[in-house]
Amino acid sequence: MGLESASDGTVGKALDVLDAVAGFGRPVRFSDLLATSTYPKATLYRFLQTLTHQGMLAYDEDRGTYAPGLRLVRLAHAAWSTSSLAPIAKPYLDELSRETGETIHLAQMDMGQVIYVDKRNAAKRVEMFSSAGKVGPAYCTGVGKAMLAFLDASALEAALARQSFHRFTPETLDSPDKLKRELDAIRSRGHAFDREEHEPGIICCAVPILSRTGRAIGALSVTSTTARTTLGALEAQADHIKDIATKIASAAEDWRFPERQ
Amino acid sequence: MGLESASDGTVGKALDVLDAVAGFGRPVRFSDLLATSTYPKATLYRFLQTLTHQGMLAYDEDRGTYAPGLRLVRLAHAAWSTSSLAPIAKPYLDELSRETGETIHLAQMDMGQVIYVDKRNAAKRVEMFSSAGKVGPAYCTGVGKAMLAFLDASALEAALARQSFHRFTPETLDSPDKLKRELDAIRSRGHAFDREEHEPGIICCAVPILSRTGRAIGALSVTSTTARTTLGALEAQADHIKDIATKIASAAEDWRFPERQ
DNA sequence: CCGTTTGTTCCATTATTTGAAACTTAGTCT
DNA sequence: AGACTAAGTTTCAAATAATGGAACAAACGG
Repeated sequence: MGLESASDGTVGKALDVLDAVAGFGRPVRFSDLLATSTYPKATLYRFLQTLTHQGMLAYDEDRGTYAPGLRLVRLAHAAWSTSSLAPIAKPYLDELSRETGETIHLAQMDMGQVIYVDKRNAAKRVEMFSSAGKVGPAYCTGVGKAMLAFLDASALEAALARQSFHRFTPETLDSPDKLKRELDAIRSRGHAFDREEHEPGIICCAVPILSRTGRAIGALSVTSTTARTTLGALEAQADHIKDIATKIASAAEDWRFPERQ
Repeated sequence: MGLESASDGTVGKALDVLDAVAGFGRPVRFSDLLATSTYPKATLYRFLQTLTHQGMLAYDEDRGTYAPGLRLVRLAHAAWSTSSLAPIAKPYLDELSRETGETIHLAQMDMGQVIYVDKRNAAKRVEMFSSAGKVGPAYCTGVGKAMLAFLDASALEAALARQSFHRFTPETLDSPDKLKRELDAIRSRGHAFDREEHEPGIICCAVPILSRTGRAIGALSVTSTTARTTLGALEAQADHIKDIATKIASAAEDWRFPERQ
């Protein structure tokens, strides 16, 4: 990992390093990074210095470790409130949550991966970043497949190239071909299922949030467990979820930021 | 704005541009940025291209606007869960929230600014990023002053240089000198107040979260309104808040990430 | 249809990044 | 202690990438 896109100059490389640090999910030492990095020692070292000095990374002097820095949290707040669907979709998620009583996910796609931008939990309430910002695979989640099915050709190809097709459960679709057939079905049906493809016992029904031009700008899902319900029962709600998705879509298209003062 | 730290090369400049976009708080056109930027047209243009290609910015084709991208949300999730106090402090915030029934803030300092990393609201519950990641001024908030008072000399100087001393209310401390005297008082008292310095009617009592070496690694506050309570009543809780802050501090110092598999 | 604003591309000059190797600690073993 | 090893930091000439003035294109407005 780390050889993502060393194509746009120094900045791209530095961001690669940032991703590498974030990818560990824990504070890392210089040598940990060096071992997985394609960059030579001195180069990696300089990037870490720069990123740390910029607040994108935080360096723990006592432990000699790097971790993603708080400047990212600040920037993400701006990203979340400006370019995610979450602020717009909030009232609709609340509504859907009240009606179904199930777990609701609002997701968007970034670099072929699913990013959960908001969530309503069946039992306990929201848990901040522990849900927003979380990423998941696209090829084996309801929201992921719903979005893939309504991507344009080039975006789909780019996204497919980034799928790992790791087999999480016996149900996981583990090849591009199987997935493509599934996407055809989703496209004609208008909604996607997760048939325990990511986690055993977890099922969901997801619908894309479509722009006026028919492209997926996000997805909305109702998730439950095989212990509590069935796919059929979830599908019975599909039309209603679609209605809400449509409302979110048009709210998003109508939305204009206040003109400059 | 934007001339923050064009000192570590191309990467620093690119991140400056990223900050500039985020700073607008709404999608911006190229010309909006150009007007506030110190960089020439072509240079700015290339940075925007690079950042967009990297997913740090999102470009809206229809409207021709740039906004912070979702990749930031993904990275911030890593930052929040790895280097913020929030995951560690969570149970303690819950406790304090239950006991006081008031609004609780958990904050950290970044580049002389306060970043709220978690929150418990008196009335309604947490609202995701709308609280986490939010930034505020240090010189006129309880948490900000509590942290400033327990920064080491060089960090304090750097932080002071970044304060705007804008006068939000008649109570706002509007000069470094007034602030320094206040910080002395806070240091000897062990806790800070917000005497309607940021928003009229809003008061709080804040305590620093101190590392073993006595440096502030964060701050914790209980906020209320002049309509509901008084500074005196809030101060009565100061010792208890300090206890909780101490618990969070030691939990943070004991915390070790699981060793590499 | 022409002037204007806004956004995009070119390319020779200039400044920055690059990375092998040397160096400095800090840690371990005998 | 002393010799060996691993981890992190600095150096510097060569290689590469960034710079920005100016020319170009596209969209707009009357």
